[in-house]
Amino acid sequence: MARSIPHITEAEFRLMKVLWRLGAGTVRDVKTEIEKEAGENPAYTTIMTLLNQLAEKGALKVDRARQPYVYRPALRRESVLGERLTQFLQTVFDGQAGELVLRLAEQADLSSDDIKRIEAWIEHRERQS
Amino acid sequence: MARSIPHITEAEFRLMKVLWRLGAGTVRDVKTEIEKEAGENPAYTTIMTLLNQLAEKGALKVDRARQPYVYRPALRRESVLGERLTQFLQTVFDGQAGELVLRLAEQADLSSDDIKRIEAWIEHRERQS
DNA sequence: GACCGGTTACTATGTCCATAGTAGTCTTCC
DNA sequence: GGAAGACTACTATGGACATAGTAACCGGTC
Repeated sequence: MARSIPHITEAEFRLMKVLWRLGAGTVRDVKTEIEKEAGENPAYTTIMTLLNQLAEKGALKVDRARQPYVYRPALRRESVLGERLTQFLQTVFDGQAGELVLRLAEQADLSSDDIKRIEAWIEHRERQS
Repeated sequence: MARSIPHITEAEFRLMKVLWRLGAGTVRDVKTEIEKEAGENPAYTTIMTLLNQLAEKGALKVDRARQPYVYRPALRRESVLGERLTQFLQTVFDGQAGELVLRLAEQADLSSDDIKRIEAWIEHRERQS
């Protein structure tokens, strides 16, 4: 049974991304990381509040055996990204995935490398069917 | 000079989509349309508030010569969708368009028809370079 | 020319969210 | 074992957003 994915806000999502990258971390670890990558300087308690909210929703697990607590993702990155993508596709492109991809293409957000990978995938897919 | 695109909220965006479809419409037109497609029943004044907010931001033009006022998009659909896509790509996929597409593919959100179109686009592109 | 239905302008409300402060607790070091 | 510093729990605040209410206005109809 695919557990339904809780709603994760923008600020929370940024912390999830950090933890997916780190694997696990304390409040301070996450804070340091956010400062490094975004140049922002959120309060320690802000990070804590967000992490605890995520834990309550079941998006993180907290190891309270260790002091300071260690936070660890409880949801797979792919699941959450997939969920968000589906959501976005639906609301913005009315579910028309093709339109989305072609627009990406036009906007030149796709590198040659990306295109090669997509080609490979298409070939692979055709060979299977 | 590409005018920068104002921030459009979720509820506002839904109305923009209706007006792109209709071309133009009154508050009542939009309300009727929303009811039809979403099964919701927002208050007349809610729609009006949102449309006026959009007009203030420059996302809609209002024809006040006619009573009731007629609202019309002042931003191209492609521009707004593109903007949102760029935003999404950045925040969720860290700008990795390839990853986004492959995930779409895996989620089977791409139909065979979509894939054919993408193939065609790739070929076209390669021939050009 | 007064009324009625629809329309508009202005304002209000509740919720969610991002941010963070305060105070209390735990650890560790001397 | 007491003090200092780090950490956590609880609570607060301000802003944005979605929704909608109220009252004023306007144009047509009897």
